[in-house]
Order: sequence, then C-alpha cells, then structure tokens
Amino acid sequence: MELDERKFRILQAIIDDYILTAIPVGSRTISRKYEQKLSSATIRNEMSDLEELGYLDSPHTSAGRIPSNKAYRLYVDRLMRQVPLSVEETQRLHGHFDRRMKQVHAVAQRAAQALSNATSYASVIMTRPTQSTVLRVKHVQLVHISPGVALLLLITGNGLVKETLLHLSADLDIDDLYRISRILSERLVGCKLEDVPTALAQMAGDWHEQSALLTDLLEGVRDQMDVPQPEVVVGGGANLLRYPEYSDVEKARELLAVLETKDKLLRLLEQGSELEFSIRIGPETGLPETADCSVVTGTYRVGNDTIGTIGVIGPTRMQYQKVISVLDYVGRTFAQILRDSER
Amino acid sequence: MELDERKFRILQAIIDDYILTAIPVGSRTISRKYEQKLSSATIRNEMSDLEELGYLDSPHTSAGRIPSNKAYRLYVDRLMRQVPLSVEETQRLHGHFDRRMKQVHAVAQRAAQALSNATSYASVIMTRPTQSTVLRVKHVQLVHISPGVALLLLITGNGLVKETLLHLSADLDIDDLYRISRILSERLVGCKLEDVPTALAQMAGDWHEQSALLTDLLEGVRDQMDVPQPEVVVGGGANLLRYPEYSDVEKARELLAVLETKDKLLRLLEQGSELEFSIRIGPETGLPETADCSVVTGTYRVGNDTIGTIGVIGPTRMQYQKVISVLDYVGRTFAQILRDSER
DNA sequence: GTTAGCACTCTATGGCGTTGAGTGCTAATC
DNA sequence: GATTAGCACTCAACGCCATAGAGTGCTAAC
Repeated sequence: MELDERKFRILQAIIDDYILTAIPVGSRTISRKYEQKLSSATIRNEMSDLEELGYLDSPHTSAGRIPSNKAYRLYVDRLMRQVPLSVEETQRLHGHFDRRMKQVHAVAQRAAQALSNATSYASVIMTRPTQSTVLRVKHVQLVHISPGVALLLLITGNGLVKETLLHLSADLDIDDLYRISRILSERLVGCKLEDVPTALAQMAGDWHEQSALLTDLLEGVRDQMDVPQPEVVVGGGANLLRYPEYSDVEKARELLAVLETKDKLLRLLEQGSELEFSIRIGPETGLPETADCSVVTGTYRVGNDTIGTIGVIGPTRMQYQKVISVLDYVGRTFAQILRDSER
Repeated sequence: MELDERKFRILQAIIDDYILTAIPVGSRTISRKYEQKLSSATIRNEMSDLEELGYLDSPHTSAGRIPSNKAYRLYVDRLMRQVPLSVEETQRLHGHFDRRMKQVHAVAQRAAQALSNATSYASVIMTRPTQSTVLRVKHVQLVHISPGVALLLLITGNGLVKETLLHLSADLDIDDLYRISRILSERLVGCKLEDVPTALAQMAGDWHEQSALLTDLLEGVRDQMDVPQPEVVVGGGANLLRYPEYSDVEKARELLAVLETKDKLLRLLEQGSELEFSIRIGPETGLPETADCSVVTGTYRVGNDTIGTIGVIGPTRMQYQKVISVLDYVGRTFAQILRDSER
C-alpha cells in the first residue's frame, strides 16, 4: 500500500489537529474541519490504512488516532510548510536582545529566554569556547599586584585574555617582573596557547636563575589550561508543565531533572551539531527520559568556527514549523551579536 | 492562655511529624508515637487549645491538624534543635567541590548542586561582584590585537581584570599604543575604577592630539562600567516536584517560573541578606508565588565584604534543622574556596 | 470508490453507599 | 482539677455502578 496524495493530506490534518489540541483525532473531526468533501466513513477507511502503515496509533478502540513518531518524522521531512514569523513576533523577539551586551553568557541567557518565551517550550543554548589549539599568544605580561602576588596575563590573537593570579615564592619587585615579562614575551609570543606549559617547562630547564618563579608560573598556567568546558544555558523549563503530556508530575520531574544535568544536555545537543538544523523525535533524542520529547537544534557559527548549538525541547507533539522559524531567527541574532562584539 | 511546657512538646511533635509525612496529624498518632503517657483524648484537648492559639489549622473537621505559619515561626525560633551533619553527609557534600576551581560561577554551580542534592529542595546562590567604588586601578595597558583593534586592560588592586576590545578609528601601531599606555598609566593608576570614565573625559579635554582615541576608549570603558549585575545560580528546581504540596501542576509551574526569573529571585534573596541566617516562612517571603514556601538564606563573606547570599527554597513544611546545617556547611566551603582562589 | 446505518467498545463522568480516621463533647475516674 | 473512656458525628477517600458520548469497524446500499 502506498501513500497517495489524499492520505498525505489526511495525515497532515490529523497531525496539525493533534499538535494543536493534544486530543486524539476522530474521523468526524477531520471530515468536518479539514476534508468537507469526504464523509467520516471514508476518512475512517483511510485512517485505518494509515494505522496499518504505522503512521497512526490508537490509544484504545473508541478513542481517535494519534500520530506515531513515524508520522512526525514524515511531517517534518515532507509535510511541514515553512511559516514566516509575523512582524509582531519578530519585534517581540528583537526586544529580548540588547545589542550592547558583550559577555557570551549574558547574550546566551537572553537568547534562551527569547526562545522559550516565543515557543512556550524549554530552550537550551550551548556555547563551545574556541579551541586553544588555534589560538596563539599575542602578548605576555606579569603585573605586580602586591608583595608576593602577581598577575600573569596571556592575550591571544582574538583578544581572549587568560589571567592567572600567582603567589610567588621568590620576592620580586615591579622592575623584576617587568624584566621577566620581556623574557617571557620572547619565548611565548607566537606560541599556541596549548603549548605554553611545554614552553615554560623548557625555559625552566635553561634558565636556572628563575626556576622558582617558572615553577610558580607553570603551576598557575596549568590550572588555566584544562580543556575549556562548553557552557550550557537553559530557559523556560517550567513551560513544559503547561502541556498535558506532563501532567504526571513524576514524568515531569524526570524531564526537568534532565534540564538540570549538564552532561545529559550536552549529549542531547551534541548529536545534532553537525547539521545546520536537526530534528530528533522521541527515541531519536537518545535519552530514555526524553523518549516522548522532541529536540530541535541548530548550530551557529562565527566566522568558520561552530561555536555552539541552540535548541528547543518539547513534547513530540511540537509546533515544529514555528519552532524552526523562531530558532532560525534567534540563532542568527545570537551569532550576529557575538560577531559584533568579538571583532 | 499560655503555652506550657507540655503544649510546646506536643506542638513540636506535631510539626516534626507533619514535616516528615505531609499528612495532617491526629491526636492518636501523637499519643502513640510521641507522648505515650497521655491518652489521645488529652492530646485532643491540648490540640484544641493550640488551634485556638493559632498554632494549628484543620483542613476539615475530620482530618488531623497541620501546623500554621505561626507554628513554624515558633518552631524555627525556639523549638528546633541543631542537628550536626553526619560524617557521611559531610563527606558527600565535600565530594561535590573541587578545590582547584577558580571561577566564581563554576564554584557557585557546584555549591548549588551540593545544596539541592543534600536537602532535596531547590537552591539559589547569588554572588555580588565587589563594588567598583573600593577598587583602584593598578595597571593600565593597551595591547595591539590587529590593525584597528586593540585591547584595553584595566587591572585593579585585587587582581580583577577588566578587558575591553576596542575598534579604533585612528590608525595606531604597536609603538603608538605602548606610548599611549604609559600616558594613560600616569593618569589612571590609583584612580577608583568608577572614576575612570571621568578621568578619561578630562584627558580628552586636555589632550587634543589623541581625542579620537580617547573617545573610543571612553566608549569602550563605559560599556564595561555599567553597574555590575549580581549573578544568580539555581539548582534542583525539579526536586520540588517530589513534594505533594506541588502535585498541582499549575502551582508547581508558577513556582518553578519564579526560579527562572532573575529579579524575583533577587528579591527573594536580598531581603534576608543582612543577617547571617534568615528564615522566611510563607507570606514572609514577599512574593505571592511563594506564599506557601519557605526560604532559608545565609550570607557569606570574603574578608569584610558580603559577597553573596546562598539560599534554599522549599515547602513551608521544610526540614529546617537539616537545611540550616547543610547551608552552613556549604556556605563556609564556598566562601573558603573563593578566599583561596582570590589571593 | 463512497457513504449511510448500526452494533459495539471503551473512557469519562457523576451519583451513591461504605469505610475509616479524626473530632468534640460528656460523664466517669484518678 | 486533670485525665480518660465512650460515643455520636463529620467528612474525605474509595470503590461500585449506571449512563453518556465519542469513536470505530463492518455491511449493505448508492
């Protein structure tokens, strides 16, 4: 049996209706609201076929049908029509942002808020710090803070600052530190950020006079060097409690707990990060706790780097078109603000 | 009518039992579990008195009694006994922390997690950045990043770094920037951080040669200068869904929404911030959404500065003693780690 | 191929009696 | 005078049952 054009139309109508109401859809509803040329009996036959093909499930004999995950898959791949955002919506989204914001974290928080407000689902934004493999040291300096305490500054080509407060075992004054800064500069400028510890260790071997200082430096720098962790910001988790699928509190709790667990969120986001958009439905999300959720993610770039993923989590019965439109808009705006502030 | 010692005991038993079970407590329960010398009838008379005095409410005639907010107030002020943490609990709490962590944000997240895990309630941690009124500039430098782009560094006495990426309208090379850095140093070192914009504006008046640069600087610095926002970290919101008081999903949603709204959280925390510990019960919390919650907060200091507030939010029927013990421990540990990393 | 008609299924809803925990009062007891 | 046994009364919770209504699936007619 094949899906002819009418079956597509009916399936689409069922999905649209179910997304809106969360009530199992009956043949009569379709016949009256969507396909007035056809009687409910005809729809009934078609629905029976659609069920046999795996696109519909029936909760029990005398309820209507609900779309299966396979149906949602078909929906997002072929049936869904792109809906542009209305002017008011665009403006409202726009209003969430403040172009003067500089810190990635703050921008991400606003974006998450915008996203969850506009969609009424939960939103997640992951920012992946630029890899230190590609960053080269541009400037090195030791700044005197107080006797025995100095600040080591490492500045990279893109303006990133690594600052490390050092407790010096040797007693060095401002002039000493200035002199040493120049020597450090000679050796470290141009070095990849990740190679700094190695370079320092090598210097310690050559330069016995200041080995105590170099040990301090090395220790301080090592602390800073550990692999930069991606950061995750979540918004609108409480929104999920609006939907009848989470009226079971225990279920809701498990889902909200996922939103509070960083590594589960990362798993949820990282799977989709290769594609520009990714929609994962039910078990495709990969976590047992989200087996009845869908996750829509998009990646954003600044320059050539993929810097993060922005996503929406909601019930499988999700307003996919709307989510995609909003996600696209917010993602663009987010990346734009980051671009503006980084250069 | 006065509260004699026996009434205190009975009230305490009722509160203890209700905190544990969330079930209205009957006279028979008290007589069997807590006051075996007294018959249920006697307890009944006492409970009737306690209700008249406003310490107990009855949901309906044939249910037991539940403690009123007034009772909880009395409980936390006079009846509660301090319970020290068990060794295992201390160890488990300890395990949440990583002493090598440097960033306030990361430490706060761990602390919030520890707090909500140990208490099974929601936790909130606010960190208030050190006021720029007391910070003085220690070191000023412009670092060349790429043609037309420079980084302005302002380092203060406590090692805080303010970095600002500047897009220069004038074309200045590395040597120009170095020269200008020295002039800036002369004028700015020793200045209060908050006075930097004023000082720059004054320089612009005197020093026409570089007024374009100074305008750029001023603009960049102003962006950084805006009042530093306190930061809020939340943990374990999903925990609240464990409790029968939030089995009404709509109620739960409103409460969890508060945990996602920064300014409401700040209001919740700032009230209690003057005292070392503060327990606010029900309406005392100040927000309508938390009228059936309690908020326990503690402040922590590093040196003489109050740097933040750490709090637990849960139902009024909260395990106050335990919460206080855990809060105390986590607060101390948190402050300790910050102290260690800041100097 | 489509549709009207009808028997059948199953949940949701509301009424109703029962159960049991708990109270409040009174009278007897210590 | 405080305590307690005894008892009538109250009220939510629970299970039971009948009913309503939405929906299906099948058959026969169009």
